[in-house]
Amino acid sequence: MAAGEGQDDQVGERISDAEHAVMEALWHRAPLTAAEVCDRVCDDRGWTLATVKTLLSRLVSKSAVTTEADGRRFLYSPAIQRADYVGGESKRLVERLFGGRAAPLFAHLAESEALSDQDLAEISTLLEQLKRKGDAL
Amino acid sequence: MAAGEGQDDQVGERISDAEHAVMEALWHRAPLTAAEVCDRVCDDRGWTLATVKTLLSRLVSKSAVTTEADGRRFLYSPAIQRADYVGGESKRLVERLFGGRAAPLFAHLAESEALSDQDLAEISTLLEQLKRKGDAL
DNA sequence: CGTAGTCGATTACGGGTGTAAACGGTGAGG
DNA sequence: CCTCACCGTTTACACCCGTAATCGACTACG
Repeated sequence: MAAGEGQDDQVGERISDAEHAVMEALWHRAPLTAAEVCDRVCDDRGWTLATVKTLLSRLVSKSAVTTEADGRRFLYSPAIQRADYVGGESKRLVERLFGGRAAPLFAHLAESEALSDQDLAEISTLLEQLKRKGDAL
Repeated sequence: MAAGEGQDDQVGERISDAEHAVMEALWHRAPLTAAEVCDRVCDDRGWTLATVKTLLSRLVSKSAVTTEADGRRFLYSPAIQRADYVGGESKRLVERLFGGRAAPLFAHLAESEALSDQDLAEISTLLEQLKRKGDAL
C-alpha cells in the first residue's frame, strides 16, 4: 500500500528559508510584534526591522501567520503548527531523495556520523514502541 | 567535540529542484548527451529538450556537471557524488528543522506513518550495527 | 555544393526570494 | 494644535528558478 500520493499540499504556499526563521521565532513565543520578532532574529541573521516587516507581510499573505490588532500595531501569531511544517518538509525530502523510504535517509545520517549516542538511544526506544504497535495490528 | 562546523560547502552553488531531476538521470547513467537526458526525464516532467539544455548549462556553470566533447556535441557527467548531495541535503534539513539532531526527525517520520515495515526492519538492523560499533570504541 | 537538421549558447520572461528604503497614517508629547 | 516617532503597506531591485524560443555554427544527406 502506501500508494497514496500525498494530496496534502494543504500547507498553502511554500515557506522560504528567511521566512522560516521568522516562523521559528513565532513558534517559540507568540503573539509578538514586528519589533519583538526582530529582537529575536535580526541579530542572528543580520537583518533590519524593515526586512522582518516584509517577511511578516509575506507570511500573512501566505496564510502562515495571523494578525491580531493591538491598538495601532499588530500582534503576529503562527497560523500553522510547527509540527505540520516540519512533517511536510521532512516528507518532501524523503520523497525527493529516497523515493519516499526513510531507511536510506537513516543510513545516510548514520554513515555521515550525524547520529549522536543520544540519537541512537532515542531512536532505539521509538523503534521498540513502533514494533509493539505493529505487532498489535 | 564536533565544535567544527561543516566547512564543506564545497558543493558550490545550490542545486535546484529541476536541476536535481537532471542530476538523477546522470547519476543513473553517465555520460549522456542532452538528448539522452531528455529521453529519460522530459516525459516525466513534461519538459522539452530546450529546458533540459538550459538545466544542463546551469549545472555546468555550477560545477555540478562536467562535459566531455564528443565530436560536436557534449557528453555530460555528474561532477559530484549522489551520496554527497544527498548527505548534504539531509544534514541541511536536520539542522534547519531539528537543531542538528536526527532523533526528532525519526520521531516525526514515525508519527506521520511515513515508515514502512521494511523501513523499520532496516533501521533496526542498522541500529544494531551502530551500537556494536559504538561499544567497540 | 547547398540545404536541412542538430548542437550548444544566448536571450527571454514571469514569479519567488532576500533585503531594504520610502510612504502615509496616527497617537503622544510639547 | 503641531510635530515626531512608530506602524503597517507599498515599492524597489537584483538574483535565482522554471520553462522555453531563438541564434549561430556545423555536419551530414542528397
